[in-house]
Amino acid sequence: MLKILIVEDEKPISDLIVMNLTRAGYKCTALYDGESAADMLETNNFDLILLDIMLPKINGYELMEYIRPMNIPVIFITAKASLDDRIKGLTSGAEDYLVKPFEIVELLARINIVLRRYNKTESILTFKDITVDTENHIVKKGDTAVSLTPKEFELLVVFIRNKNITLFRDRLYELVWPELIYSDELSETRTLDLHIQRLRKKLDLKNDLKTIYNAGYRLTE
Amino acid sequence: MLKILIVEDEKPISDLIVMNLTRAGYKCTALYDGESAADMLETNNFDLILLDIMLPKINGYELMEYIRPMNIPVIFITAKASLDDRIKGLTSGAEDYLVKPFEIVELLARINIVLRRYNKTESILTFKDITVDTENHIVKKGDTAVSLTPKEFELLVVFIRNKNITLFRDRLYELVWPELIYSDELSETRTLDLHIQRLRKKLDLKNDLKTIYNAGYRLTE
DNA sequence: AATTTTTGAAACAATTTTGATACAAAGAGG
DNA sequence: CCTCTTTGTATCAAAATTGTTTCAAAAATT
Repeated sequence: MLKILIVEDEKPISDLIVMNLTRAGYKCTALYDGESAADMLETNNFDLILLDIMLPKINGYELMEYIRPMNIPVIFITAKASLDDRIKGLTSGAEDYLVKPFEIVELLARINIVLRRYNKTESILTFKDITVDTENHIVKKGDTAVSLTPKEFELLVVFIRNKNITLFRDRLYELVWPELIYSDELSETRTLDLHIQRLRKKLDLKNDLKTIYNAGYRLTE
Repeated sequence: MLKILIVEDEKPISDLIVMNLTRAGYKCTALYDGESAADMLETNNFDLILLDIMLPKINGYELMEYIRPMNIPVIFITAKASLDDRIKGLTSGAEDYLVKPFEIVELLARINIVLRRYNKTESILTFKDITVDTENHIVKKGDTAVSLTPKEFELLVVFIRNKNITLFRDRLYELVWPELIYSDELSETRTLDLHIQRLRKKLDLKNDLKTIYNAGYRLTE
């Protein structure tokens, strides 16, 4: 399980992030000032750090100096959208940059991208009794292997990486059928439904992979 | 009003885009080279950027590096349909990709999709023990999920966003049934009442969602 | 080249949502 | 109490959306 350190002094925001990241399957540690973050980093390893700029005691930039030699990717979080901040944020070695208020989906997407860039994406995903080995393309339900076709596999990975998130139809087409985005009709066909059907059947997901009428689907834990 | 920056050096194409996007209700700024685009971005905020690849002075890819940390979605426009371009366009952080010549409808559709993905509205609403996650289309009463239909959902969101405010019948029709505004009679039917009834029943809002006789309804805290 | 697997289009079925109609109930005003 | 207006409810058919089956084309494998 990938570990993420959240350094953010506004508790409501921090709580919101922790709640969502935990639900998304990350192990979260929340701290509220730069000093305790620095302490924490001396003894613990993290795969990614979400770092607020404005912090008590040691601010985000200063802490960044401390983090840089550790080679841990950092995503800055800030309320300020000023150019100064942007430049400083990037030159100080941050991987990415988010301006408050942001959407949770957005945050999750960024985290995904950054972790992938650092090759820290977990190769084994799980959902309930389902295990997905993304490196070897092996899917297991309990102890028995289930054979999925490439598209089915991709779709499943998308759902597990985004569990508890409603994935809209067009988003799913974007993610799994990027080649179709460029066709005129964003598929008036039943392709997506068909693959959903196959996943449900093969993995017995009737109750977990829910239809959100007029929206899309959600894998609910 | 959403602001879109168009960076495209072929003036006829740029004009065509500007004309259509303006008509569609966007505020457009057109620039014809990468350098002035970079300047513009230093001092102005945009909700979306349409970016040509082949540009004088600074090309699209270079400009992209500059834009990426700003958290502004970009749709690439290009004459080249080569696979190389496509890969480069997407990995450089663009949200989408259009090949010239393209249909305006197509462009508008893409813009819609991308903007919705970047939507920055408050995503979690609450009223008493009711929680509405607008991003994930999840409604909870206490800890139990309540399933609402799309119209019911929309109506609820309107009420919560306007709690303690009396919403007149015609205003509600405007907000939730915009497609009916242009019908002759502003609904002599019981459509609104029916949905109110359903909301009250599903969420136990008898005492909170009050009827204001001869006016409309109010969600009272 | 032959065979198997995967994919998705088309047609059709099932389900869910929707709102129109008809009528009952409630409120306002005399 | 009576009348008129407005709102609440039940019923049901149309519309919209999703699920399923079938099958041929495309892709992968032998």
